[in-house]
Amino acid sequence: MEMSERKLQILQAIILNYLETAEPVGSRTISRRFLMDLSSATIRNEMSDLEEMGLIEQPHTSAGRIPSSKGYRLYVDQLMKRDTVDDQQMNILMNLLKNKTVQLDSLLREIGDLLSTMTKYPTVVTMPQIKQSALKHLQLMPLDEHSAILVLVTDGNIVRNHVIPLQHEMKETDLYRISDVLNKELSGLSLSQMDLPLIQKIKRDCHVEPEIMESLLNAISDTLEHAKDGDVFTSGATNILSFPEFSDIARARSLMEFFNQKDQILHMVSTEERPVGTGLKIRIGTENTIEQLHDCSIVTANYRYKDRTIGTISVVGPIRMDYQKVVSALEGLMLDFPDLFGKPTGPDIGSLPDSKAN
Amino acid sequence: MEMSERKLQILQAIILNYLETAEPVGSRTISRRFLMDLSSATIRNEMSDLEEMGLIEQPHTSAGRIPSSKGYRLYVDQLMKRDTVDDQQMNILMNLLKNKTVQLDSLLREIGDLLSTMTKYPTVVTMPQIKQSALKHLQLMPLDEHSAILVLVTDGNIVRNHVIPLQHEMKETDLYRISDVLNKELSGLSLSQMDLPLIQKIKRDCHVEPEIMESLLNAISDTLEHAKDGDVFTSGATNILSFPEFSDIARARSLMEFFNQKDQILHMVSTEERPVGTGLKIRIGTENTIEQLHDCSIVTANYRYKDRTIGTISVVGPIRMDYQKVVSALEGLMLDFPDLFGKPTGPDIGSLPDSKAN
DNA sequence: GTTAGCACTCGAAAGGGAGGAGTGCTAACA
DNA sequence: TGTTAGCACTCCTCCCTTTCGAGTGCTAAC
Repeated sequence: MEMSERKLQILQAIILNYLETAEPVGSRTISRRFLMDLSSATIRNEMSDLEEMGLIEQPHTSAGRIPSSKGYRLYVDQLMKRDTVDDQQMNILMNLLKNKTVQLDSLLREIGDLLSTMTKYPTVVTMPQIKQSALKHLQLMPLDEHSAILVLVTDGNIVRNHVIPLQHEMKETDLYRISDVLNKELSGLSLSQMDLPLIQKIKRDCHVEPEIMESLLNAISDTLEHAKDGDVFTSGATNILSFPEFSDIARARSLMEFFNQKDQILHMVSTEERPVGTGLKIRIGTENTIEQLHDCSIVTANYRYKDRTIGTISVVGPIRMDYQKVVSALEGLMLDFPDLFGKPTGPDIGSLPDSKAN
Repeated sequence: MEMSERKLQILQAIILNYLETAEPVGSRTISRRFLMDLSSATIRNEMSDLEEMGLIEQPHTSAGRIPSSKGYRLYVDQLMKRDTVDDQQMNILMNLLKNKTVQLDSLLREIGDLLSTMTKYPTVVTMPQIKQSALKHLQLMPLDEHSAILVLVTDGNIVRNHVIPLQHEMKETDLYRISDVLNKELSGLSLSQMDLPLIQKIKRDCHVEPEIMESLLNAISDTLEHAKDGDVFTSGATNILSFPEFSDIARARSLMEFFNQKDQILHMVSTEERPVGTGLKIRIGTENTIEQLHDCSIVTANYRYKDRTIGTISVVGPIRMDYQKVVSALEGLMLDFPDLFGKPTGPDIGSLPDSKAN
């Protein structure tokens, strides 16, 4: 079967109309709304071809057509154009954001909120894994007789704190002195590199009563061990309740519950690396490995810190989602935060020459 | 109309059955399941009386009865018994919790999660308002040339941190010295007490170059000023999707969106003080001032720190919610965390003598 | 290659009983 | 006087049928 420019136009029209209405699209609708110089009969013939090619499908005999996963795949790979400029609202919010925060984790939260507000789809951000980021600074602070607070500052200015129990009462100055020693020994290392041998070494080098140091270091290494690795932040999850594909409560619930399963989300986004090129990974419907997401599409961007990929930002929507809007929003973000995403290299698969959809 | 023991039993039976089935309860059901020594006709007569008293109502002529708000009010005030012991699962979780954390905010989060797991209803916790809690300790930490991290530890071991910009480069020792001064001046005060005159005073007393101190203190007071006051933590919100009263998507969505409106939640729980006695505030259906909650009931406990009420923990459910389970769970928590809730004084309204519902 | 016309399909919506759960009322009974 | 059996009545729910219409595929003409 030959692919023609006209077929692509029709496919695009179907995708566009189905995005708006969530109803199967008939030949007459296309003839009237998109390609007025062709009769519905002609379009019917073309649609028949498109169906044979597997790009669209018919829910039942006497219904219109809806795009298939393969059809969407073709669309996002070849047909979809980028919105040239992010809209005003986004720019305003973005500027606010840039001036506001320098802590990576809160920045990511705000970006997630922003994306969700912009696109009206839920967003999911996997937070940097604290265990794998390098320690910038460490500080013990007195709390009361039985405990101190350990504050850890890592790459990206992420701050974590933990209350650690003290076996022996310690003076403030002692805590500060130990902090200094630990800083010298540990800064620059990732939390996962702080293993037992290293701790032993510090124990020897540090001129404090051994048993005090012992218990303190144990507490610290405990803390490091249990540092929650891989949090997930979700924003705008309730948006899915406005899509007719989730008017079935069971389906809506299953997806909502997915958003709460942090380990599953982490596993999902980590299984596949992002492709070269646009820097975005798009998973359409059944391309998702997780069954709960077979009715969804996900657009994912990886973010990095110091050239190492450390997490992902995803937009989740129904399969008919507005890929163009989502991709544009994400690419806009990527341009605005080059430190986080690197400059995207742009689409590596050329759009078709003259495909104008309206 | 006289209230009788038997009428109360019937009311209780209706409430119990409606809790299970979410369907109107007929006279025959009660006769078979709850009061087998009475015929359905007798129960019909009593039900007719109960309806006249406004305690139950009929959705339509040929349907059974459902409890009215007034009926539930009578139930929670007079009929409801407490489950004597929290179940095993809860005890296990609770013990885990007690040994785990000493930071008030994470403790509250865990309690919220626990309550939601136990009851299968969503829980909403309003977090302590950091602005109003007393400062325990304060510490400036170096970050890079242009910024430092201000770590604040308040009552309840709540730790907050903020990156603050530095106009002039500062040595680590300087930061520590300033921390010391600030600590001496500020600890014990609530963040809202740290006003401009106080800051001016510190500026004079502190022997650092004035313009450095100036910018630093400005940054700090800025930080204090903008300290987000009143966060809200929600757990188990998706549970509402399992209740038939929210099978209507629009209704479910409206409630889900309510959970995201932090200011509205804060406003709601702060408008009414808790009553003396059990220490729990129960709002049934239209007793809620917020329209989105007219289909819901909320059970709220206040928690305190150093005898000052600083926040609330609420369980939200459909009007037919299992008040007994929820109240027992909350009261169990209150017994287990006397520091947080004070010992509850127990029900101040006596239960009826012999009302056994099964 | 395009289009008008037409028969055909099939889901969605509307109409119409049948069934049944539940009520209120009455009259009889202990 | 309280309790209960019996009965007529109501009205919701379920299911079946019919109707309607949107959309298709095919054919023949342009």
